[in-house]
Order: sequence, then C-alpha cells, then structure tokens
Amino acid sequence: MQDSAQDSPEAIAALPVGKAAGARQNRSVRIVQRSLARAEPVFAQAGLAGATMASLAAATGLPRANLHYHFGTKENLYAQVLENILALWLDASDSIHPGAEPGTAFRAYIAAKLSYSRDRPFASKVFANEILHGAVHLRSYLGLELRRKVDEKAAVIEGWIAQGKMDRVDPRHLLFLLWAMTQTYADFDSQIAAVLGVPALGAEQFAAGQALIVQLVLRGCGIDPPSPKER
Amino acid sequence: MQDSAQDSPEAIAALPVGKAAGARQNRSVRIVQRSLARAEPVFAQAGLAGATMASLAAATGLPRANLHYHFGTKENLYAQVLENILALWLDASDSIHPGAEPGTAFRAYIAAKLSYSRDRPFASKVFANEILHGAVHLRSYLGLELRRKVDEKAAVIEGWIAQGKMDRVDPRHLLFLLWAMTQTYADFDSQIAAVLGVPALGAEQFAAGQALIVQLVLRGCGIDPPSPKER
DNA sequence: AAATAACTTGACCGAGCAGTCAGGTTTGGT
DNA sequence: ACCAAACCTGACTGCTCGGTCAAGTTATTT
Repeated sequence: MQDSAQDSPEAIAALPVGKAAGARQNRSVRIVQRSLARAEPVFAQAGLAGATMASLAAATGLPRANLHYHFGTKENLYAQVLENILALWLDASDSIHPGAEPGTAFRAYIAAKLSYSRDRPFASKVFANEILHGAVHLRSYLGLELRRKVDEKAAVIEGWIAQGKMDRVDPRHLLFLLWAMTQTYADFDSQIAAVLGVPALGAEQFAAGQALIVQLVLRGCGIDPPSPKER
Repeated sequence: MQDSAQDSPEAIAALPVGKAAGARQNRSVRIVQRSLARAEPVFAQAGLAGATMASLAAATGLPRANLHYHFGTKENLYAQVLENILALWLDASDSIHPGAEPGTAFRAYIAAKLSYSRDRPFASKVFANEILHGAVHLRSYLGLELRRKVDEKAAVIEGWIAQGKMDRVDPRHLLFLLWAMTQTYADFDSQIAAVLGVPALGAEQFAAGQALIVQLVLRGCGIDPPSPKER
C-alpha cells in the first residue's frame, strides 16, 4: 500500500490485477459486489466510524483479512459502497424531462424516490449519514455531477413555468423539498414507526405518504386544481 | 459505577452529590451545561461512535478525566446532550393549538422549525443522526412523549378539517413532511450548499426554503387559494 | 502436470480508545 | 483557622481497533 500513489477509483478496482485478467476476475468481482451489498446495512446502522471491520466481516461472511485483501482499507470499502449508491440517486430523476407534463413527471419522480426508500432503505441511510457528517467523501460528487443534474432538472422546471404549466417556484428548492419528503420515509423510519405505534413501516404508510407528498407538490405548485370540496 | 443500579436521568444528574448540596453545586451545573453545549457540534459532526473523549475534551476545554468525573461515560454525556435537544423539539409545535387559524399556525410552525435549523444546526444533526441509527437512545421518548404530542397536534388538525378550514389530509403524515422539509435545511445543509454552489447556507436560502414550504403546505392543504396567476 | 497468478487465512502488531485511580487543589460551611 | 466535601488531573491500564504478513490453497494457463 506504500507504493500506490493515490487511491483513485481505478486504482481501487485494480487492486488484485496481474497480466492474465481473464475469467478469474469475475469471481472476485462477484465477491466484491456481494460484499458491498452486505456491507450497506452495517454502514447504515453504525456509520463509518461505528462500523468495525469485524462487524463488516461478519456481515459479508468473509474473514477480516480477506476484506482487506479485496478492499484495502475500511475507508475504501465505504467509498465503494457510497459510489454504488450514487448511480441510483442520479437515475431517480429521469422522469423529469422536457417532453413530460409536470403532473405526471412529479408523480413518477415521487413514486420512484419512495420506491428507493422502501426497497433500499440502507442505501438511503448511508447516503444521509454521509451528508449529515459533512459529505467529506463526496464533496466532488455533490458539487459536480449532482449539481449538473440539478441544473438540468431546474431548467426543465423553469420551462414548465414559462409555459404556464405550473406556478413560479424556485425549482432547486422544490427539488430539495422533494428529496427531504421522500427520503424521510427511509432515513427517519424509526421515528415515524414509533410515533405511529407500528413495529415497522409498511405499504400503508408509504401509500399515505406518497398521496400527501403528491397533493402538496401538485396543488402547491398550481399543477393540480384545489380540492373539489368547497368554494 | 458498579454500585449504580441504573443510569436514570436522576442518577446521572446525581453523580457528584453529597449531603451538603448548596451553592457549590451551581459551579458544577454551569460547567456541565457549558460542556453539553460544546459537545453538541462534536457529536453532530462525528456521531456517537466517531466522537472520542479526547475530541470532546478538546471541544469543552476540560481534561478527559474531568469529563469522566462529571459525566461518567461517553454514552451518558451523549444521552444528556440528546436530552437537552428534546425539549426544543417538543416546544416547536406550540403554535399548533385549537384556537389558532391553520394558516397562521402552520406559518409560525414552519418559521419556528427553520429558526432551529438555522440557529441550532448541530442540535438538529445530533437528533437526526440518532434517529438514522435506529434511535436506540430515545425509543421511549419517541413512543411516549413525542407520540403524545403528535396525537395532540393531529387532533387539532382534525378539528380544522372538521371545521372546513382545510382539506382532508392525514395529519400525522403532514407533520412528518413538515419535519422533513424544515430539518433538511439543517441536516443536509452541506448537500444544499454544494448544489447551490455557495460555501454555506445563508439568510437567502432559508428565506427561499421557507417561502416554498409555506406555499406547498398552505395551498396543498387548501388553506390558501391557488395563485392569482391564471384560470 | 507443472508453473504461476489469484485468492484465502490465522496469527500477529502498534496505535488509539474508554475508563480508572490515587493524590492533589479549591471551595464553602462553621 | 480548620475541615470536609467537591472538584481536578497526570499517569496508568486493559482492550479493541485497523491493518499486515507469511504461509497456505485454489484455479487457470500452457
């Protein structure tokens, strides 16, 4: 490890490499992928500092030394877990594109983000934990890729506003609030479950949350008309 | 520490106690209070596991052994920091009471929560971090005090709905979303700042966030009329 | 089937950790 | 002035941690 200049993603992926990189790599790749998936809950529940190599080894089913062989350091393992999650986050906003109607686009986006919260709660928590602690491991991601993505989506929303399809709102803050509302069902599930008096969040709670988020956003932005109730 | 049956809040506060509990206690109390305030940022940035007694000692200006004298264990110190924050959280919802109009009540609540996010970001982060990791240190608080508070506020909102002052929504989920939207400006400030390209969140960002949250909630719940723009 | 690279592992190591303690100092009561 | 009790602290301790390593085993190429 003293000879490696820097731990760039390439260098990490290339840790066990020789000249004959054939089918044997696949085995390693599979083990690495499985380990990353199994390490996710550990980092989610304990954080980077709280997760020990012993607990990670137990979760992955590999001996500690073997984890070090594949990933080098705990930080590297953590960085790769984090990297796996980022792709997910960037993809979620696909439904927000110029050709779409704002109503269907936001509905789809909210549904997609809530699906992640339901199906990959640990990924969401690892991400939330990282940002909570200052996002030191993904400063560049936030300032570059995510920022570009947000600029792109903000432009789409600006377009809808210009076309009179929705009220004038700050598109970036709208995205921040969408993230907050959808991720709260993953990140703060223990709080929501405790307050509701249920052991864990189920389909009902997600459905109720989704309905309310959609209502607040679509009516709040003047996309849907107000309730047919009165007036 | 072996003689103490359990670390109840009383037992913790009573750590350094004799028969003559007079004015000398005050000095200790002041030191403890100041230490709790200074420990907050450390726990916020590093989490419970990541915060070391050495870093806490440096932050409080006390020697490590002295911290142990006043608080016993790191967990006890953390628990007291957490407890200090809970009162804040319960008080924030004062504006939501039966006599109020929903519009002014929600406006005031959003303003109050965002004030906490701006002025006590570390408190918010410690709380968020605790819940993110399963809320093991405040299960009872969530299930009892907070749950009661939420039941109480939910009843108020139900009342407003019954009076036709706002649309029918799930009041509990509305509170969850209010928490999520207001706390995101404290807990995920590094993400928001990075995406916006600013070094740190300022008054502008909080104002923009507040305006949008108010708009989404009041129009989304049918309290405010839709924009006077078109239609 | 021999050679070689990839992979695995138990045992080991030094650093840093939370917590302890004996002995000193300050403080408030009398 | 004297005495406890409260408070303070440097030095110490046992342990857990991340990381290393040499000696294995397994798989693939030729």
